[in-house]
Amino acid sequence: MAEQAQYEELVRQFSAFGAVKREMGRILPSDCPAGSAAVLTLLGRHGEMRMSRLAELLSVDMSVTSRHVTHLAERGWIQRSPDPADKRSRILHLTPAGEAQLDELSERTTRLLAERLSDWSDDDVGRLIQLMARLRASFDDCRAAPPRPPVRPPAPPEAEQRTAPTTRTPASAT
Amino acid sequence: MAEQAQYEELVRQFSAFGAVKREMGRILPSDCPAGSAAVLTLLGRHGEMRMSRLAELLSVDMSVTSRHVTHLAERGWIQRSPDPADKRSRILHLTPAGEAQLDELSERTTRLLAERLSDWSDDDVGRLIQLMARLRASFDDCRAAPPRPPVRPPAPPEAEQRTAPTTRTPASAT
DNA sequence: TATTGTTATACTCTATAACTATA
DNA sequence: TATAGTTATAGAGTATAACAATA
Repeated sequence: MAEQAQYEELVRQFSAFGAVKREMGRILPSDCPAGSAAVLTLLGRHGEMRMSRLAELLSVDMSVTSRHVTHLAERGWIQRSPDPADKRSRILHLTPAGEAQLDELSERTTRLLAERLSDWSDDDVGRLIQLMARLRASFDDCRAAPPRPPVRPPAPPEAEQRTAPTTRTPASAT
Repeated sequence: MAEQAQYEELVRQFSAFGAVKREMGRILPSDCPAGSAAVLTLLGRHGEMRMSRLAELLSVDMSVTSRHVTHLAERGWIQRSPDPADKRSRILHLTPAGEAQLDELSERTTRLLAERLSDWSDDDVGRLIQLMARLRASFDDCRAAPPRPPVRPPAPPEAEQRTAPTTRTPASAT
């Protein structure tokens, strides 16, 4: 449990992180912006999947995911095959061109990071990865769980998917 | 010096961090979005300053800064006084209402973080702050310094101001 | 009736460029 | 001619809502 001043400093770092994000964005190919790159990365890492799963991994609304996916499909980097098990769904997977694009992205970002973080030790990079992963987990958990009042275990990990404020726009049944 | 796989994982964490950022953004008052909040925070922390200095602290172009500042000034949270030393400039400073707003922001973000990070130790929060600060410094340094080529020069490092790609739009003398 | 995905619309943040008023 | 700041415009990312097709 940290103090207020520490939290304020953390918020400041969050805000300042935008500069890093933008710098990374600048090296991307003009027809493959950050959102598209994230989709390619996830498909490369997790293999084929459906829209809904992708939206969840991206932590954005499915409508957003849909736009990114359309962008990629138009460029031939991914393909949307019909899902035999559910005709409403489509299975997304990388094409060979998409894998090539992914390689290109990986090379560019790796080169940039190798340059910028040239004086970082392996361990320090690892620590940053771990802390950022934990940070996200701390926020994700609370997204599924109700904001339990302070004092005790934040979330019984049994709930399968309570709410998920993103990933799905409520259909507003008329 | 880390390996490629580690860099790729880091990039993934950068991308995923957006979800945290958006979650933080959701608790802000509707008339004080993240950009405005960042300005208030910096003015609170560093005291009065000029536009150009603020833009540098924000790491964004001055045109962007100008819009945020206008937004805040319209709400009476900051004031733009003429700079006696340079009539082109204006000195920005928080008003009492601005300080109140800043307190409100601070309380909201602190509350959210205290909830989400309830199981983080003080030290872990401190480590994350430190690593993120260092990350930004690593990117900032390279913005001012010529990108030391690992093998071959991607760009001639003699240019006089490859520095500060943001903070200033070149005036394009006509 | 509920779910999967798409599209239309709106808002925030950002950068580039052009413009002003000083220096 | 160069600098401080403003404004107009455009692009990326996101969310909400409404809709179509299928469960």
